[in-house]
Amino acid sequence: MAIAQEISFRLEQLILDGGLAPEQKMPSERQLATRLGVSRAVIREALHELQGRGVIETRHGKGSFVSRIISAEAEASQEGPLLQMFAGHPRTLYDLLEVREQLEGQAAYLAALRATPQDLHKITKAFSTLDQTDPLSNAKPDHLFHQAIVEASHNPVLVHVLNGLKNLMLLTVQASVANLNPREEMRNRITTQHRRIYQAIMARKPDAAKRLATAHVRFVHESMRDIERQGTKIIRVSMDQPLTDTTGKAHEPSSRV
Amino acid sequence: MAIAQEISFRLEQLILDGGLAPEQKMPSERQLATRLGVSRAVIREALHELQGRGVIETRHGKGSFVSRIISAEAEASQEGPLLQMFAGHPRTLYDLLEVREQLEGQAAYLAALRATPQDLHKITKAFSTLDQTDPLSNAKPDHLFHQAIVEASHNPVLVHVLNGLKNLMLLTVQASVANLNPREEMRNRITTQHRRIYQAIMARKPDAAKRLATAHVRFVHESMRDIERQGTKIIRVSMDQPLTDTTGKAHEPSSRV
DNA sequence: ATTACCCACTGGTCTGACCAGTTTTACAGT
DNA sequence: ACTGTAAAACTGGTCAGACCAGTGGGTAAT
Repeated sequence: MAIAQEISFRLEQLILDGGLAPEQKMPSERQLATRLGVSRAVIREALHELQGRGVIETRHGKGSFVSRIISAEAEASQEGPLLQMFAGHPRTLYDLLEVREQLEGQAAYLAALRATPQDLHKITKAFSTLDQTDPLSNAKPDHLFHQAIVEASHNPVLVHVLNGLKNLMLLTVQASVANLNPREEMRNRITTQHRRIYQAIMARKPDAAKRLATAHVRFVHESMRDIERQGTKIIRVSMDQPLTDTTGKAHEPSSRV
Repeated sequence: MAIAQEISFRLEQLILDGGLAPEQKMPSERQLATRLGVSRAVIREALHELQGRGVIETRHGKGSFVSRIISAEAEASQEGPLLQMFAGHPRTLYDLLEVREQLEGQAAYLAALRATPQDLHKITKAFSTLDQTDPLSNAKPDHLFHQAIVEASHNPVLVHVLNGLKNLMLLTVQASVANLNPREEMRNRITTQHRRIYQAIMARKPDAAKRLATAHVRFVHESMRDIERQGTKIIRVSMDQPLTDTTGKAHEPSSRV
């Protein structure tokens, strides 16, 4: 609940992590609304919250900008021109996956090593709600599954970094699951991969878990690249595409009169 | 202009003037909208602004309430919530290294794969200024060497993440070099590791580069843990030192190894 | 080349609807 | 009368689509 809160929180994280540099222009309200799949009103409320907190400044007709002061402390020695092309650039998605490949592997490794019984229970729970034949819109369960594993690594830094990447991913593309799931064969292979990762962690086999998790992300990575190469455009949420609801039942957009 | 701003301002004045006592319930959004002659959306934006500033709290189905602790230190407790958790926590250092282990490996892998002649030149240059028998304070060359490799990976996301970790590391510990370098044997082994990584990248051997880089970080990791276990305390940067502090030369940052 | 205008952006506001919690009210059964 | 519970009548949360108001780039007329 409290979508606006969550969004303001995420955006702040993104800024603090350096995903959005100071003085940089944020995406427009309409873009954010579309990308994040919420109404513009919610975006505006979230932005006002950040505004009240002094994180951003808004100029009529121009846009919203990250305040100079806020990130001054977050990134003492910020060498700017490295990370400006992030938003929306296709390559960023693959760069992201390249990094995730490593981190998810490490997370699985550590999880198999350190998970407490509670962690294992959480992972099991997330895993069980993963297979529900629900064709589209199991993006959320998928994410929860990975999230549970990452948290079981008991490495706060790892959690934090991967969370930051997730946020960046949200701004970049509404991707993987929406693209891969529709293809039956893909879905089966991914399901199998998930199961093997799950089993490796439950069996406390760190090296196997790491290998499988790494391979999983790499598989997704390569699959998306193949799809794109074949001409089938990756589904990107854009303004002209009213979002055919890939995220499922968070809120049914339906029967509006 | 900026009706929402004006309203949030007026409401805050009202609260500060005692018109609304702490813990007291504010008028409902619909009431405010009617009384002030604006739409409810504007009211909501104004309230979110106050919310972000910590002036009010809102509870679904109940209403908005004046916060107990108004303004005053509302901004004092507003600093980086995530950094605070990390800094000073001893374990964080090891968590950090655990993550770096993966990312440096990946960076070396990609560098061996993608480095342009210019990249190689930069790496070579950084590598050559690395060995100058200068016992202490070669933290900077060390950092430049790693930095050159990371940038040669041509993955902006990777660069960004590792840069963020470096900043975090600065807050955590002034570590590795200061701790490890004094020990002659350590220094030799580290130098050897550096040379091998360098050679692997120059020879375009991605897998070797990755393995060596990972092993390198792990070696540092384990060495520090051993040192700490022996009772020799790791040199840590005190927390009371504000990070915006620009005392200049005292900064011997770049705790890379 | 300069100017003026138009159009495509951006944020700002409005309306009216529906969803989701919370509290009150009112009516049924005892 | 008393009590329970169900139905209103609140509250904030979200949505959709519209229109107004600044901003800036491009283009046609000068």
